[in-house]
Amino acid sequence: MELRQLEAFVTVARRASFTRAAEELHLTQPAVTRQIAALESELGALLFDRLGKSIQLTGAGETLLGYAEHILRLTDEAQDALEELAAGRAGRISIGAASTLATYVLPPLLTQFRQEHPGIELSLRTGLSARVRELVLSGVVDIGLVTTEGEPAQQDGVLLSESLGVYETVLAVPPSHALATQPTATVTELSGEPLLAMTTGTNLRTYAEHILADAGVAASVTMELDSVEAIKRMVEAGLGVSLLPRVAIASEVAAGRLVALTLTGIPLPERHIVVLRRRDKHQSGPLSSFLALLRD
Amino acid sequence: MELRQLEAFVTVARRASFTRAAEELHLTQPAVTRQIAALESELGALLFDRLGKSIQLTGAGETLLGYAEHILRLTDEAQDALEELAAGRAGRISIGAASTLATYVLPPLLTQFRQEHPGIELSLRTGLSARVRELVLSGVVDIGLVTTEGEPAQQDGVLLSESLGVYETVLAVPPSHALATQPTATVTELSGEPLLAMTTGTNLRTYAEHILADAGVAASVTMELDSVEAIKRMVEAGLGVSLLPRVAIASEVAAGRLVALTLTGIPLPERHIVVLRRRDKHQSGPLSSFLALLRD
DNA sequence: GCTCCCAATGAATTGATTTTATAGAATGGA
DNA sequence: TCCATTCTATAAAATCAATTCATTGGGAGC
Repeated sequence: MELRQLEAFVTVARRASFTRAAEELHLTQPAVTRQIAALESELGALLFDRLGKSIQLTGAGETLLGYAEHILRLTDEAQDALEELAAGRAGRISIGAASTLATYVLPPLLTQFRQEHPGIELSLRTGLSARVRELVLSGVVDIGLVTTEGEPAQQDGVLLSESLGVYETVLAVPPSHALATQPTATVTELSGEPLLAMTTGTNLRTYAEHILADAGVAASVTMELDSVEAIKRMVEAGLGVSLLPRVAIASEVAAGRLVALTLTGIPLPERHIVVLRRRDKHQSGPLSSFLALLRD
Repeated sequence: MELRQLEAFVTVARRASFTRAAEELHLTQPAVTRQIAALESELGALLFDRLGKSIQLTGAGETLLGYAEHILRLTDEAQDALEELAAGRAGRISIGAASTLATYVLPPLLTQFRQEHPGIELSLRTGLSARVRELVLSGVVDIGLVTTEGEPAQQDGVLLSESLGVYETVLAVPPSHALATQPTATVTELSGEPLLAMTTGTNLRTYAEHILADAGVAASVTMELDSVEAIKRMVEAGLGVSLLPRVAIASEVAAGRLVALTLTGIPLPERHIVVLRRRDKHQSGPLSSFLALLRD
C-alpha cells in the first residue's frame, strides 16, 4: 500500500473512470489499472465492480475511500506544516541561558521576538554557563547564551561561539557611599571595601576574583550570595559594594537607589555575551531570525 | 512522499539510528539513508541532525513525526477494516424486494440475519418487480427479490437468477363463505365470485389474470386495490374473494379471520421467489452469508 | 593517534512502474 | 442483430526507482 496507489484509487473513485483518472494523474490508463490491481491484490478485496462501461465502488472500496481521503489530507497538512516551519511562521526555539543573562538581557529580546514572530513557541532553560554549554552540546537546547572572559574562540570542537558584544561589569555602590560622587573607580580603590560576591563557580565570581588578583588587591569577600537580586538589596542597604553587570542594576541606578561606577585603570579583561550552538545542528528558520535579533 | 518512506522515517526516529532502523525494516543501512534523504529533499527540510555518532530529530522532523505516525496508524486501521469486511463481520447489504416479499417473507429472515451478523448494516428498497430488476441492474441494490411466473432463466444478460422456491398462491375467502368448508378449490369455482385484485402492472395481478384466462373463467374484478393489506380487510368484510400469496394471509388464517383454499385442477403455472444479482458485481462476505440464509 | 562506530556516497544490480500496442467486453444506436 | 464506440485488462518492452555491495568520511572514546 503506497500513497501513489491511494491517490490513484481516490481519483478513480471520484471520476468513476480509470481513463479519466489517468488523464487527471498524467498517466496512461494501464498504469492506473495496474495500481488499482496492486491495491486489490494486496488488500485481498475488490475495490471496484467493473460493470462493462461503468465502474462502481464495492463495499470494500467505499470503506477504503474514507481512509484514503483522510490519509491524503493528512499528507497535505504535513507538507503545509513543514512549509510553515521553513517560512519561519511556526516552530519552536529552545534557549539555554546563564542566569544573569536570562534575567537582565533576554526579557526585552524575547518580548520583541514574540511580537515579530507570534507563531513561534519559546522555551528557556537557565543555569550556570558550564551547564548551558552541556545543554547545547547534548542538543537539549538549540542555542546557549553565556558569558566568557575575553573574546571567545570561534570554534571549539562541534561548538560554534559568536560574541554578541561586551558585557560590562561595574562597581555598584549605595548613593551614600564615599565613592558615589565620582563617575569611575579603579580596582585599587576597592581595597578594604566590604565586597559582596556571587557564590564560587559562577562566571561572575571567577571574573571578580580575576580582576582583583590582577590589580594586586586582596579579596575581602564579606558575604557570598547566590542571587544577584539579593546582592543588590544588600548593597542598597549599605552592607557593602559589589562588582555586577551594568545591565543588572540599570533600573536601580535610574531610580537613584544604586550608583554604577565604570571600572578604569589597569586594562581589564573584557567579558563577552556569547551565543553557543552546535556546528552540525540544523538551523531552522525561526532560529535564524532569533539569531539575527540577538546580533543587533 | 510515500508510505514506505514515512515508515522508514518513523522507525529511524524511534530507534534513533539509521543502522538499527535498517535491521528492523529488513533493509540495509544505505537504503534507509536514501529514503530519508529522498524525504528531506522533497520536503525541503532536514529531518535529522547528524551529530556524529548519534542523530536527533529537527523541529521539522518532530512535526513530520506526528503526521507520519497518524498516517501509518490510519493505514493499519484501513487494513483492519477491510479484513473485517472480508470476514463478514462488518459491511452493508442493500436489498431490493417486491413489495409483497418485503412485507411477508423478508421480516423473519432479516431478523434472523441481524442476530447472526450484528455488525452488518441492512438497507431495503421496495417496489414492483420490474423496478427491483432495474435497481439490481443499475447497482443501487446488491440483490433483488422478486417473483416470477415459472422457473426463471438462470441467466439473462448480466443478471443471474436463482429460485428460492415456489411462492404459492391461494384463494382467500371469509370464513362465512360457501367455499370456506372445503380445503381446496378449482379456478372454475371462482366463476361469478366478486374478485378483489391488485392494480394492473403488479406480478400478482398478471398472474391472477393468467390463471383465470387459462381456465376459461371470465375475470370479474369488482375492486382494484394497491395494497394486499387492504384486499385482506375487504375479504374479511365479505366484499369478495381474492387470489393471494399463502404467506400473506398466514396470520389471518391462524386467527380464523380468513380461509385459504389451495388451488387445484388444471395445472397451474408456478410462481417462484427469485434472487436477482449482477453477474459482474462483487459478492462480499456478508452478502454471501445472506444468500446462504435465503437458500434455506 | 588509533580504533570503533555510524552515516553518506558511488556503481552495479535488481525490481517495479510506466508506456505502447492490442485484446476483450459491454453498451447504444442503426 | 450487427456495428461502432467506449470502456478496462493484458503482454512485452522500456524506463525509472530502489536496493545492495563496497567503500569513504567523520566523530567519539580510549
